[in-house]
Amino acid sequence: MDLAESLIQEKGFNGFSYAHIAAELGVKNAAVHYHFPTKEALAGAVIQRYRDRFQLWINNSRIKNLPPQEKLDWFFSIYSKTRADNGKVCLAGSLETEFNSLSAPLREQTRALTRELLTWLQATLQEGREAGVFYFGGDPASKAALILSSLQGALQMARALGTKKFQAVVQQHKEDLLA
Amino acid sequence: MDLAESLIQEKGFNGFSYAHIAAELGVKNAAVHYHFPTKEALAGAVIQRYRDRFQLWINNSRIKNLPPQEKLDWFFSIYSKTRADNGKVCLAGSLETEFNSLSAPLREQTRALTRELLTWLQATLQEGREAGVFYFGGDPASKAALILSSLQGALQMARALGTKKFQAVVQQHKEDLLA
DNA sequence: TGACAAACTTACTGATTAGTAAGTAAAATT
DNA sequence: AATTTTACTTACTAATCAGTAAGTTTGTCA
Repeated sequence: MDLAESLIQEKGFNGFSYAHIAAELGVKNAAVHYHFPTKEALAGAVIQRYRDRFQLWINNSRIKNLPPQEKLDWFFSIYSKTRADNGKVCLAGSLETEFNSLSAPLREQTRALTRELLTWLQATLQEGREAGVFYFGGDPASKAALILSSLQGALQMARALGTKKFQAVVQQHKEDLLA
Repeated sequence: MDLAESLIQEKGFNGFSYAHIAAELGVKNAAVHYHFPTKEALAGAVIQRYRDRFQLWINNSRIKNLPPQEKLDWFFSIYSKTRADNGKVCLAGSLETEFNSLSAPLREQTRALTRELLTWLQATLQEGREAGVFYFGGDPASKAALILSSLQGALQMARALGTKKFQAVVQQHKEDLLA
């Protein structure tokens, strides 16, 4: 599952095969099919684990009790680490790009993951604005969608233009929110 | 080339085959290979045409002489139309997601396209700020990267969450820039 | 020690992939 | 009228894909 998650983030759902995973693990194709009968089952398990992990993080008191700015910094740091790790992109972003070739259950999983990310970000932005540390007009839901879409896009853009471009985008978000 | 461009935007470079194109045109696979010997040549021609088209647009006096707000509206409208057209994503965004499985020449083409989009957007933002119609802090290059990455990401996100989410992001960008 | 199940391997299948070689029909050129 | 070029088709190839069926090894537990 670690390998599958990495491969989806590096090459996309259509960009890896059972053979890639089997070779890396030193086993045969059929051994992977034993644990995950179909590619859909494998991807489904990966997304579910990712969702569970995110819920665990945001419900952990170490994150929950952080002030809004530091919550946002923590969120940005997830994407920075993703970028640093072999130029990966966001799992949700990768799956959305290939959304049209995904089965219905995988689409639903992707939708749920994206909604969960947005929901947390929206609440954090609203909390920060009410506390007087974030400044932005309009709906927190829209601002959350703007920031998340930008982070997803920036990870992809960084593949073509380098990590500096990604960092510049993160800095600009802070500039926009704090000034 | 029209079909190939659509297919890249709908299913990605790895998500379509010569067979898809041949079937749609009512010819055989080999007929496509006659015009574009390799898939790389086909994609290269598509990107080049897209780049040429964008340069033609921005050098057209009808766009060139527009005030900054309307230039930006025109730019946003490109992405709105892309979204409306079968839920396509940005060509640059699609290619960046599959960047790791692209050949060196295609990577260079993708890089060039992204840089050209960024360059124009940056100049437009700077022009608007100097004219006192756009308000934002920081480097125009960073703000341009933020907006472009967000548009690319929002087209992908809209596949999972619908066109309304995309429109909300566009509205939020206007809110951020004009308020 | 024997039974059983978990975790594989071997050996496939049928579909799809990009790409090629050789031949053909029609249109344009000389 | 003869030649050449353009735009194909037919018929492949070798690789890769997800997935399956049947057999084998390994560890656990009664």
